[in-house]
Amino acid sequence: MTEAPLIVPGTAGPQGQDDLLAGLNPQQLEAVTYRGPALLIVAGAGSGKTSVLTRRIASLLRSREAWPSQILAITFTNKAAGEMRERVEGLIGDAARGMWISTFHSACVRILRREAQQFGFTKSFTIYDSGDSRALIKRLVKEHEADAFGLTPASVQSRISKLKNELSDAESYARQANMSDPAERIFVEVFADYQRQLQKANAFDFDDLIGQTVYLFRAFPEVADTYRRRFRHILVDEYQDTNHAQYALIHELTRPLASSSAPDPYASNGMMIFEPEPEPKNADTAGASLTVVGDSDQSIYAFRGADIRNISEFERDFPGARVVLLEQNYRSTQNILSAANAVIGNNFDRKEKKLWSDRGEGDKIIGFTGYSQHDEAQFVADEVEALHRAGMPYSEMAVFYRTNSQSRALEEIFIRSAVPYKIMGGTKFYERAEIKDALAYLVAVANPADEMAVRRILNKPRRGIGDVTETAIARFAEEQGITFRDALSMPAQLGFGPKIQAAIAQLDAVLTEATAIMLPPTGEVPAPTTVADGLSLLLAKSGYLDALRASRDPQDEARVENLDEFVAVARDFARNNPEGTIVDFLTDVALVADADDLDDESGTVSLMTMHTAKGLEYDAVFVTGVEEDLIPHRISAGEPGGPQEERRLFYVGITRARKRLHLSLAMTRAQFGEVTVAMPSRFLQEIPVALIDWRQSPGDVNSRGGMQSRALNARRAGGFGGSGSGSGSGDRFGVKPLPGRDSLKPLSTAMDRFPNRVTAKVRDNGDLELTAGDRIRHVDFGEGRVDTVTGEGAKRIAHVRFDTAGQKKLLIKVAPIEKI
DNA sequence: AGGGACAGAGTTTTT
DNA sequence: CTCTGTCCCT
Repeated sequence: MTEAPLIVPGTAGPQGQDDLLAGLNPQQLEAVTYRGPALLIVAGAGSGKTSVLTRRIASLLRSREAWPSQILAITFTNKAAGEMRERVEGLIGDAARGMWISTFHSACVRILRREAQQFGFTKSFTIYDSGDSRALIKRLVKEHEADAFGLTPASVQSRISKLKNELSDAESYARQANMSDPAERIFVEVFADYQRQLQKANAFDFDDLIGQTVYLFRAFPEVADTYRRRFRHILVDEYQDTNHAQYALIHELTRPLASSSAPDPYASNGMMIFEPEPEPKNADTAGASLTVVGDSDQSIYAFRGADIRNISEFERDFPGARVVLLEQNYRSTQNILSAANAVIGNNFDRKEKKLWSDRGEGDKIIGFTGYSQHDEAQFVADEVEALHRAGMPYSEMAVFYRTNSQSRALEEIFIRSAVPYKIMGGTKFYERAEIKDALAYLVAVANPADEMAVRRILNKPRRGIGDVTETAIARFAEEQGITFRDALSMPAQLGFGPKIQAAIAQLDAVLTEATAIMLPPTGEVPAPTTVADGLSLLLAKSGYLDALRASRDPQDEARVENLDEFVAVARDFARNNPEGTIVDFLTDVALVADADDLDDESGTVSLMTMHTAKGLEYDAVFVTGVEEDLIPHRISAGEPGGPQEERRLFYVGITRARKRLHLSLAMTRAQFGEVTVAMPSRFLQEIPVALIDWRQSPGDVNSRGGMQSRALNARRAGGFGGSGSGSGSGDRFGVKPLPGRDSLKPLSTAMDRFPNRVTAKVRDNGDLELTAGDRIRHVDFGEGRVDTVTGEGAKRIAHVRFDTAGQKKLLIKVAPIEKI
């Protein structure tokens, strides 16, 4: 952490900012220092945009053009927000405190919590993630019997989301829809009902967070003015990924004040003394200054409503806007950039932009074609090991794929090869049933109006309360005009048997007790550990944990561990937010994606989708599954602009690499138990041949006698890190070349003999003892000699030098090996 | 009410 | 293949 130089008022100005401007190229310099109402920074991949953005903020603060509280910086992910805050603090220290640096969603939640009571919500509203809305929509689809008209929960959810991103609601949609179509009519009904249910539950879904904030600003201009007065400098990162609602939000915030007569709470704090504007009065009511940063070549979220026109028509939207182009790339070698440029050049409707680098040509891109996804994964694992032996830390390597399901094969091989890895944003911790249950308990306390949450925990753990009872409670609540939650507090009046009455009374008691802890009635300050304590209490006294512990299902053991972890998360939260309430905690959980808190633990390879990869960079990058129907994904083919978006996604993937880029694919891929033949992606052909060094090209694999040429290839390849870099000896499957077959047939014949799955059952070698010098036999790699054994217990790792397959690391417990 | 067996469906990206 | 939903039996 660098100390910020002290700023003496009056000495502000360019001369006080030398360190902020040092080392910038002319375009970056202008991006940092330009002052005006609107600035668009077109920042190519790796062009130092985060640096520019943070220095621009630091510069505004250092020169006293703005107070921290007047700055609103919006990023796409919480991780990016955290990084930006850290870097600004690194530049100017504590002076950065009080800025809003957050995602669209967090910023809107902050605003909505403060203003919710203006329009029929309370400040403890729940945030529904997509799983929650799906559950609600599913129920409504059933209730309205919408499935009879071909509406599925998934389709309804995505349509509603799209409409909300366009700031449309059920009513406005109905006006322009073809209401003579019964399917349309019922959709509108479901949409309207969905919105009613949200309101009744005192809840917002993800899209509402943005949309309702816009609505709030439009319906209550004086509320909007408060924020317009406050935020004088608004900066938006990844502008190409904004959707219409987000665009409208920015527009609302940068509008001139609606009523200039209102008192200005910030006018008295003395900042005007340093305000360089010649006419302070004007500056006071004029719109905030807006800076947006983006790159239309990296727009990859059109599928969820991102509108590329927001950036391409920025100059029209904000007349007089200055545009700065950053084209020098400081990240990658020229070979990688040339490939990226060549690929993205095939998108026709883009503004020409050519990234260049002065880092030299660098290594060639390495290509590899495996027979199966596991073969491909083995190549990645081997290459990772080779790079690691050559001195590259695991944390500097990343493996990308198009779809989450592709991570399986990689994981299996990585485990077997003892490669330390971490999956970023994979199966979500917060989507696990037990965590959702625990969350529902918390929501039931924090926001009793949220009927979904209360219903969810009603019979978890099993209390003998079934469908019939649940419906009866709901009907009772409706008749009495009370909430579902309140109905639980009068079990005697519900008219159930004594057993069920007791169960309900018990649940009610637990919730009441937890409420007393977590939401103390008086204004007293709750203890910092209140959330964690309340959560533990809920899980213990509800019997949830006991039920899991009593279960014989081995999975339930893991669930208990997950819940322990969740309690730890709550304690962690308390440590970081001593004054944090249960509502703060729930907000955090709802808005913090797993990808965000899974910080790079040094010493592990990162696995993630190409979408998750945006904004990150690594020394070595492996883009896997470079096949037709995967990237570009087959679903994209039908969508307008789909293939182009896929190309941008691929472009994002390859531009993450600093020094080494690997592109790999598999000739066959097993999905849903079916083995399909894959074709190389069209994007591969868009890269000049000279840039790729194929360890094994699609031709090698596809042509007659593929096995043999592969074996030759592997031996010939040598390459970085020595002979182990190939993927094992070609004859490991015991398949002889098949002369005389045409180029398509041999593959399918050979295919059934390739393991498309690693042995499904978990192998357990138990206490197999190995020491240096032992000879072993491996199912795939043949015979070899143990060099050393490291690690302990279940994590013992044998470092083996195979006679033909080179060096490997093997997790002794699970590797398919035997001592000989 | 709850558990087990079976059938069917869905498989893109995520704040 | 794997997850969900449904049906049927206890």
